[in-house]
Amino acid sequence: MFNYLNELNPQQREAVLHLDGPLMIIAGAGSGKTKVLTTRIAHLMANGVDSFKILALTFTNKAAKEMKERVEKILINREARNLYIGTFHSVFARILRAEAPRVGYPTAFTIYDTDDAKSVLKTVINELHLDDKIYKPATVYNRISSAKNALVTAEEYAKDFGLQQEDARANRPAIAQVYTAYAKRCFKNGAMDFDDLLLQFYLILKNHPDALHKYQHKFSHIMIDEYQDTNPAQYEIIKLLGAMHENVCVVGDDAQSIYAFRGATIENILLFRKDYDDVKIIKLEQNYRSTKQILNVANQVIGNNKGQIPKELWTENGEGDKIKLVRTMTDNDEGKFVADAIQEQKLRNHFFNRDFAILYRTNAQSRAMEESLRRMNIPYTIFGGISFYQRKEVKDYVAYLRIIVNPSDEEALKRIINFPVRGIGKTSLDRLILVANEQSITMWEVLTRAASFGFKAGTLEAIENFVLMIKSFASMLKNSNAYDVAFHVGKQTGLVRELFNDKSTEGVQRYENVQELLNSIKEWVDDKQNRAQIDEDGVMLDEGMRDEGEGMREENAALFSANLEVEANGPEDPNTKKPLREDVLLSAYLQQITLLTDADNKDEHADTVKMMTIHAAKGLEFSCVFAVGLEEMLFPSAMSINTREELEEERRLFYVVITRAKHKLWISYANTRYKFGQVVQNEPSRFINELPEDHLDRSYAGGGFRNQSSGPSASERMKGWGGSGGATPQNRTYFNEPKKQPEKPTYLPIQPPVSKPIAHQPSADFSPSDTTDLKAGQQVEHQKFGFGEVLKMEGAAHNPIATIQFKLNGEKKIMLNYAKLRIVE
DNA sequence: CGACTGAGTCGGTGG
DNA sequence: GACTCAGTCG
Repeated sequence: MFNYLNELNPQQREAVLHLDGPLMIIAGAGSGKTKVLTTRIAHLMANGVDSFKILALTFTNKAAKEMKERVEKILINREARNLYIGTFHSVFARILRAEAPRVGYPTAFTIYDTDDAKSVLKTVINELHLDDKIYKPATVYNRISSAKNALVTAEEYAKDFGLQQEDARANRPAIAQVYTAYAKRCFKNGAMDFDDLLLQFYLILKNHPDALHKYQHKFSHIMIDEYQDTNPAQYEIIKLLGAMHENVCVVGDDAQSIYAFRGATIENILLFRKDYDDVKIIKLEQNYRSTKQILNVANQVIGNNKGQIPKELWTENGEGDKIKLVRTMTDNDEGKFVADAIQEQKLRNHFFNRDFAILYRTNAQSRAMEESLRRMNIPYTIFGGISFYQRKEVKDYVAYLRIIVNPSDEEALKRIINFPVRGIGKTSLDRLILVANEQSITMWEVLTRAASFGFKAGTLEAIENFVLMIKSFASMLKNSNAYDVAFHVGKQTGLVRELFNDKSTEGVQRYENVQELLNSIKEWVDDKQNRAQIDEDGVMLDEGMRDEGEGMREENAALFSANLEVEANGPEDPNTKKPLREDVLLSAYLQQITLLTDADNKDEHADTVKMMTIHAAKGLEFSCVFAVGLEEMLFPSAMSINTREELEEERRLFYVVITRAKHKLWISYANTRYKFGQVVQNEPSRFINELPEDHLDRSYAGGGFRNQSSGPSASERMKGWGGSGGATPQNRTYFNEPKKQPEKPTYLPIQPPVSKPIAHQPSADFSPSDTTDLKAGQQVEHQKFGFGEVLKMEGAAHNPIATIQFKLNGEKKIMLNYAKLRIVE
C-alpha cells in the first residue's frame, strides 16, 4: 500500500487523520472532497475498523460508485467491497427489505417512482370526488413529499393547524384527506414512494428500539457526502444512527446548497455543530480545479449572498482566460454560437468533444442546443430527462415482473391487465376497481375470486386465464434468478413478439429497449453471482448485509417467493428446493432499478459533448463550460425571485455552474426565446451584473454576434423534416449524423394515403349481415367504403379484424364488432 | 376497444 | 412546442 497520506494537503490530512468523534468538513468546490472521503475510509480500515461497519451515504449512484472505486484503488486487498456505500435511498431500501415487515409492509415491497405515485394520487383524488384541475397530482405530490421529508405523517398533517391553514389559503383544503388516502393506498399496494424510504426507515428506528440498537451497532462509522443537501428526514436518521458511536463525518459546502425544493436545509450544518459536544471543523479551501480567473468570479458572485460560512477559495492554478460573455438575438442563435465555439476550440486548441459541457437551468433548453450540434455534426449526450426505466415499453414489461413479485401492486396491475389485449377492457377494469373498493380487498384478490363477483362469462374466462398465467410466473420465482423469470415472462405474454413484429422506426427502437432491459437484468444477475463466488464463507454479504444472519436471509428469500404461490399451489415443502439467494431475486432487482436515474445508464466517458441541467452537473467538472440562458425569468427562475432565500439559492446555482469549469467558461444569454411555442423577450439575468468587469471578455456581448447568416436560421431550415429536433428519448445520445439529411428540405415525407373515403352510396337494400363467420375471399359491401374483397381475418375471437381490399378506397382494416358490413357472396 | 384528433395546458430543479 | 385528455369513429 502506497502512503496515501503524502498525497494530501495539511487540511485534507487533518480530516483523514481524525478517525473518531464528530467531524464536519466544509469543502469548497474542487477542493478534493471525494479524495478526502475515500482516503479517510481507507485510513479507517488501515487502523482496524471493520469494513463491514463503515457506512457512507451519497446522493447519487454515481458518487457512490466513484467512491467505491477510489477506495478500492487505495486498498490493495478486497476489503473495499464489504463497505456499505450507496445513496440514502438505495441503502435504506436495502435495509427496509429486512425491516419493512415491522411496519406491516411486505419484504418485497414495490418502490413507486414519481409517475406511479402521481397515478395513485390521481386515482385517490378522483375517488374523493375532488377536482383534479385544482388538486393536480404533481402539485399534491410535491406537497406530500415536502411533508414526508419533514417527517410529517398523514395523521400529523391532518392535525396540524398551520398546515391546514396553508392549504385552505391555497384553495386546496383537502390535501390532508388526499395524503391520508394516498398513504393508505400505497400501503395496500405494498408500495413505498421515494420519500417513504426515508420516512418509514425513520419510523422504524424511532419506534423499534431493537432495530435502532441493531443498526447503531452495525454502523460504527458514518460518512455523509453533500451534507448541505440533506433534508430533515435524512438528518434525523443520521442523528439516530450516529448517536451511539458519534463517529459521524459530514462533508458539505453551504455555497452549493441547491436542493431546498426537495426539502434540503442548510440548517442541518448549523444543527450538526450543536448536536455533539465537540465537533471538529475543518475547511478545505484550496481549489485544484479551476483557473484563477474562474475562481475569482465564483468568489465574487457568491459573496453577494448573506450568511455564508466564511471561506475564501484559492488556487495555485494558472491565471487562465477571462470569462467570455455572450449575447445572441435568439435561443437558436445561442445554440449556434455554442456549436461554432466548440468547433473552433476543437480545431484551435485540440479539445475533444468530451471536454465540453453545456449547462442550463431547465431541461427544455436542450432543444436549441441539440439542433445546432446536430447540424455541426458534433456528437453529444444529454443527461437528465426520462430514464430508461420510465419508457413505456420498458415499464410495461417491468409491470409484469412487479406484479408477480407483489400482486398487490395495483399500478402495475392496471398497466398490464389488458396489455397485450386480452379482453379485459375499461368496463371490466372499472368494475374490478369498484368491487375492490367496496369489499376493501386488493384488485388481485378480486381477480382470483372473480367467479363470485358475477363477471360475465367471456370476461371471467379472460380473467381466469390472466390469473393462471401470473401464478405460473410466480411459481418460477423460487427456483429461478431474475433473468430467467423475466425472459420467460416476455416469451409467454407475447410482449417481445408483439414488439418484434412492429417494424416502424419507433417499434424497432422499442424492441431494442426491451432487449436492453433483458440484457441489464442478465448483467445484474451475472454480476451478483460472480461477486458471490469470491466469498469463501458462503455467506451472502454482498453489500454488507452480512450481519442480518443467515437464518434471516433464507427466511426472507422464502417470503419473497412464497407470497403468491401459497394460494396458487398450497404451501410448498421448503425442503424440496433451496430458496434462492436474495440478491439474484427479481424483487431485489426491481427495487434497485427504480432508484436508478437517467445518468446512471449513460457513459460519461464517451467522447461526446455533455448536456445537462446545472443541478445534474453538481460534483462534475469539465475543461470548457457553456453556461447558457442567463436571463431574467429563466435564471433566476421566475418562481424564485420573491424571497431572499429563493434568490440566494439561484445564486448558489450560478456559483455551481461557474465552478464546474476547469479552463474555459462562456456565459451566454439570448434576447428572445421560445416558450410554449411563443417568442418571449427577456432581460439579461441580474447575475450578469454581478460578474466582475475585469475578469470578463465582452467581445461577444455587444451584439457582435447577431443573426449573421444571410439565409434563414438553422432551425428554420431544419423545419419540416421530421423529428422535433431529435429530442426523442430514443436518440438522445447522438453520434455522427449520417449525411443522408440534405442541407435544404428537398425531402418531403411520403404522404399518408388519402384519409377521406371516396363517396359510396350504399345499395338500397343495404342491411348489415352477421359477420361472425366471415372468411377471406368473401365479397362484402361497406356503408362508406363500398364494395371489396376480404383479404384476411385476424384478431382475437372477441374482436375480429378483417383486412378488406376495397375497389374505390384501397386496403383497410375493419373491426367487425363496430363496422356495418353486408356480405355480398 | 383503441387509434386518432383537436383542444387545452403549461411551475423547475431530482432520488 | 410537447403532452395530456376528452371525444369520435372504424
